[in-house]
Amino acid sequence: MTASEVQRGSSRSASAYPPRIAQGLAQGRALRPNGKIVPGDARGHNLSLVLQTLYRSGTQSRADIARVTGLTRVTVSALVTELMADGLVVELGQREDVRPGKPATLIDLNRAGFQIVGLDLSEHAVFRGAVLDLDGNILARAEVALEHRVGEAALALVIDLTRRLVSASTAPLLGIGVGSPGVVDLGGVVLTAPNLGWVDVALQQTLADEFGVGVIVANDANAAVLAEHSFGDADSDAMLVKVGHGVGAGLLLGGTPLFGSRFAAGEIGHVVVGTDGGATCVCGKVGCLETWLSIPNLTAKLAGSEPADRDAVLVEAGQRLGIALAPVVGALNLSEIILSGPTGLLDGVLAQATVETLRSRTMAEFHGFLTLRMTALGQDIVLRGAAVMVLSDSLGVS
Amino acid sequence: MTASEVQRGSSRSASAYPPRIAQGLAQGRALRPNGKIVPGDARGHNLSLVLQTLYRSGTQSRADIARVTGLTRVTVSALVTELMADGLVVELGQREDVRPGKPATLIDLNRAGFQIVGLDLSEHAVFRGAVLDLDGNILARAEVALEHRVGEAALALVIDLTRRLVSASTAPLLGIGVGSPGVVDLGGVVLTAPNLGWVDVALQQTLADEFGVGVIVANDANAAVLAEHSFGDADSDAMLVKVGHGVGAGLLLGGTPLFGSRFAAGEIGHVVVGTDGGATCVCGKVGCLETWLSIPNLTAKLAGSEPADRDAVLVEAGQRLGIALAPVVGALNLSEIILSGPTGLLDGVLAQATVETLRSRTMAEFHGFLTLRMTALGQDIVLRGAAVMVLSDSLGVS
DNA sequence: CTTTGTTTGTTCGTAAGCTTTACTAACAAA
DNA sequence: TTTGTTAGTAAAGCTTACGAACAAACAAAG
Repeated sequence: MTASEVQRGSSRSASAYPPRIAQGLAQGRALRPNGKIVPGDARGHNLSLVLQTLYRSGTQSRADIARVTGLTRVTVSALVTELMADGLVVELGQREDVRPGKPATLIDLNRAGFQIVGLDLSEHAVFRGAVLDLDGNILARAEVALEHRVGEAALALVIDLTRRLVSASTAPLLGIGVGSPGVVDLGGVVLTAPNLGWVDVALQQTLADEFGVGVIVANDANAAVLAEHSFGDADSDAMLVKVGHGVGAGLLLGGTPLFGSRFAAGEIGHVVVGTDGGATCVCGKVGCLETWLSIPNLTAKLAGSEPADRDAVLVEAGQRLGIALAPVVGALNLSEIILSGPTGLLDGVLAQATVETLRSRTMAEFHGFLTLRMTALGQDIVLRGAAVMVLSDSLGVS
Repeated sequence: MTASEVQRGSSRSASAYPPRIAQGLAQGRALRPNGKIVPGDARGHNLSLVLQTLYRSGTQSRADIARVTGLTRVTVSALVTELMADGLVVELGQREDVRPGKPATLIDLNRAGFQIVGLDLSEHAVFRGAVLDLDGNILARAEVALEHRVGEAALALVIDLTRRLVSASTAPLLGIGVGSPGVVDLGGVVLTAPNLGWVDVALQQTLADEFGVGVIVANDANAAVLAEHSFGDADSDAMLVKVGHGVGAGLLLGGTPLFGSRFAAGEIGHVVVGTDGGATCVCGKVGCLETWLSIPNLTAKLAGSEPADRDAVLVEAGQRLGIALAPVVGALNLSEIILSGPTGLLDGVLAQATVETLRSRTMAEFHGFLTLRMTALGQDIVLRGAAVMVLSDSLGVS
């Protein structure tokens, strides 16, 4: 078990950093239970602010950060000193410009110093995972076939996959992020995931215990919309509709994900669409969105229809999606909807039908602002979203 | 113009307090633009925290507040001293209990020391307003008939009404809150309000200039849902559907109102419902929610039908509301929907039809958690919501 | 009646954080 | 060489919250 030892060692050395950091910085974002603020909270927030500035704008000088953040150069210097001591920030030598004055010392996130493990459990037949750098680039991949395993067996598969990825990492881990199907609470407990046969599985805690690193588990569509926000073009208010074996959505409102009163926000697959019947769904209702739009149902319909009718099937599916989304778009005043799933099916007439339906069923004033497009992140959207969750949690970067 | 002078004097003396306070406390809630936190921000937050504790739990001692907030008695004493110097908190003598130890000195918000002016511009034929105390009790009322005035004339009416209410106040004003129909941005500019013929009316700024007090203007349904949260039983995730001349909604997610990317969140009146046609709406589309549910349309249908068919009309309206809300309930995982409007029409078979439709069109797991009820705040819901906005803005109380 | 213990609220000294002010280093331009 | 600008650091000061200690007030036990 040499691999196991290496991995153990790796995770231990990684855990030397994150606990302290994660604690120190998380305070800046989430208020403590009673809501009071102590000086240390302010410092945590400002540390996170410096990291965010570096993360978003890249290499720059302390003075640059001071100008952007409004903090003084003195304070920024102190914060940077602390972050360098923690290994999160590194100096990169002097700026090359020809300008008057003392040359700036460039600093940046220690982008090579940490890596992230991301997992995507949302696909039907495989668990996929990757090692990513802090910029969300994928450095290594791994996957494991599910072969209809459920419950404990599926959980063991997740742990195995994670172990392989942790071993494959070549720098201390900042954390592990997981996008899981189903309903996931804020503590990373998978409350229900029918396809995996999971009920109340404390996935986050299990992985944290196993690997000794910070772990974040969230719904796959929520992870995806975060990825689209960080790496795609999504602004702070967006809805990502993920079409696959089922249909789910992730909502971003004001830059923060929406979870819902029972952590089931975005579960629109089993909302009945329209008032003219439809097919009977596995859930027992008639005319659920999934009966029109899920990939199995859609491919079945396409297989059973003449090639000439292919477009009609896709248009109908797109219209149904538009009908279901119209009240949501109106109620939330959404301006951006993103589709994730098989491009061959979704992009084109289906998406076109969706946006036309949406525009014909909502208020004229908002049509101009409503955009609908495919994600540009492709298959890796959940993996990269999982990385965003880790970055957000342990660095306060968003 | 003696009344005018009195009102002027009143608003001036009121403005001696709020500016400083509002500034000091608002910082605790809204981050400054660049996002940094300085020690003063933390203090503002903690001052607000003490006020919130007093507001929610009423009269208590400094030591009680220390226990609840987690701050030390020392710190609480300092904060209370500052709040007393500002006139926001008063001592009420010693606690009467028979207990060992030094008797506690009771303190409370200076509930009699400030008043609030609230305005409701959302009714069809009248502008209504009131003077309220800090607990949301209505101390005085005033209203003015609209008589189809629009544009500048309607704005003048608002100013007149406000002037009368300011004169009627018997304590310094904490601020003025306004619930306006239409789309209102975060700066209190009414972007569009068709019924009033308003486009880009800077109502908040206008009133602030006129009366020299803090003013908050927001959409009427947003104000209503805040009232329901503070004075009714609504929890932190709720949707309030306001049925009147039009149909609008206010959304509360995680305790904060949702505004939407173009400040038009909740505008569901002109979302098309169902896939089986319907009446043509004034907006040009066919089957908008308002064609079924707005009070004018509903009463017209009731008048044109046999008394025996009355229930059928109401059931149909309720079902249409349910059809429109189902995707929203699913996407946001809402657990609470509140109806506001004429009880005689909405309560009963209509509401029953809505909730049944909702349950039959969304996922089974969430049925048990979904409640739908009428507001208990009646006609004054917007006025009281306007008061909540002022409290929230100037004291940080929510 | 005295003593003991509890609770409240204040005073004093300390630690932490950010700012202002002042300084040195480094370099361009005149 | 002089002047002016920019970067980064150092020292001092102000604000904020905390812990320790203490006085006041009172109940309950002895």
